[in-house]
Amino acid sequence: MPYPQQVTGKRIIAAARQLIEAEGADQLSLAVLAAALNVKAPSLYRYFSSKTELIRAVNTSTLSELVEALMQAVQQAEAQPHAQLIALAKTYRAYAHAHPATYMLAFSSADPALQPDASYAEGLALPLQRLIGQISGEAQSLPALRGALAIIHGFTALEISGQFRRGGDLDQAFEAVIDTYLRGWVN
Amino acid sequence: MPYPQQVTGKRIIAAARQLIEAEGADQLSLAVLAAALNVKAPSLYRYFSSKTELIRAVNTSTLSELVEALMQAVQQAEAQPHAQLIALAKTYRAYAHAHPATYMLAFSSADPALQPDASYAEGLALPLQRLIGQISGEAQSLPALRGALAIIHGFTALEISGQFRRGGDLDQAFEAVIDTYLRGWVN
DNA sequence: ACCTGAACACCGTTCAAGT
DNA sequence: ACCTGAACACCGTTCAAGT
Repeated sequence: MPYPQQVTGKRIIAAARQLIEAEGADQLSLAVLAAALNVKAPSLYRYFSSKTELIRAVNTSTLSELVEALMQAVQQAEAQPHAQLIALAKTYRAYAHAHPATYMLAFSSADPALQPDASYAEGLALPLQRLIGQISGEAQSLPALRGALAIIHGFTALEISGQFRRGGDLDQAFEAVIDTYLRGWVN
Repeated sequence: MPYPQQVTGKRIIAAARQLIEAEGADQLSLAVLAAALNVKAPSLYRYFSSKTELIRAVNTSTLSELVEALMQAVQQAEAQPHAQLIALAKTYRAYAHAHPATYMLAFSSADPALQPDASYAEGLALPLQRLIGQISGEAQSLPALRGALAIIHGFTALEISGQFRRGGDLDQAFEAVIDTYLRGWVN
């Protein structure tokens, strides 16, 4: 009797993400991951050509989940661009806090081989640029978008890696900082 | 004849930083590092109790070098807080671009065991908070400082990890974004 | 078709032994 | 005092063999 298929690419990625959040990215070994799927390490090579490829797929999955959450936030929010962008920033930060280890893994690596497939973000980039262009003016919409991403990612990344240890209300600080940045463009 | 001492903690850290910049942080093995110092891997344990400790020391060295550069930038810059902060932001970004791999390693890890010794930054935090307080008002100086760090770190980190691939002048965008953020506090 | 056992080179780490 | 050789458990990866 032949072996029934026990795993799929999706199940591997899901198990990997869970282990990474639970134990940290460095703790993830193929042997442990395979064991979590009731299989042996070499079986994973049927679905991913290397551990690097697997991590890259994990990161792509993280990116697409984040983009998904942001899409919903933009649609549900109010009509004012300013309020819409604040809602989006909060959703972004909430996602990062809910999945800190996979978030940092996906967006804080210098290694190009681990970079998520950026095509999953394409659907969001242009609408977002148009939205922020309503505040900054169209001519400045790309730098304005980059600054917004910088401040949102920077704040959450510094928080997650424990750089904001001097107390204070970080929820409030985050909103104040985003609000301040956006108001800076209104001139 | 006894062995003369061939390595020191400082030399190990310097060699490690060089190898990390040249080959990437994941490529650094103790065997390769030891070979670069004409020594064998077990010798390194006389100076660091584990690879994790060694990386942490590398990160602390990165932090203190960055703080050093920023200290000089603040002193040399003009007297206006706004101009002083722009000069500091540019120095920060320049340092990160000159040492991308060690910069990301030091400031983009979720693992507390790798975090640099924060005491090296203490001399900078309060003067910097006072400086930005001159723009935001004292009551908001901590969130204003955090936002500034977020936008500076976020912009450089996203650049380094290749997230700004749609062209445009990034030097100019960086300055515009910092300037805009600071102007946002003037109200 | 799908999975495993066995093997490989490499890794961090320990420690008794060398000089 | 300082370094090394040898050994350990573990890791990613390959591939012939199993069902």
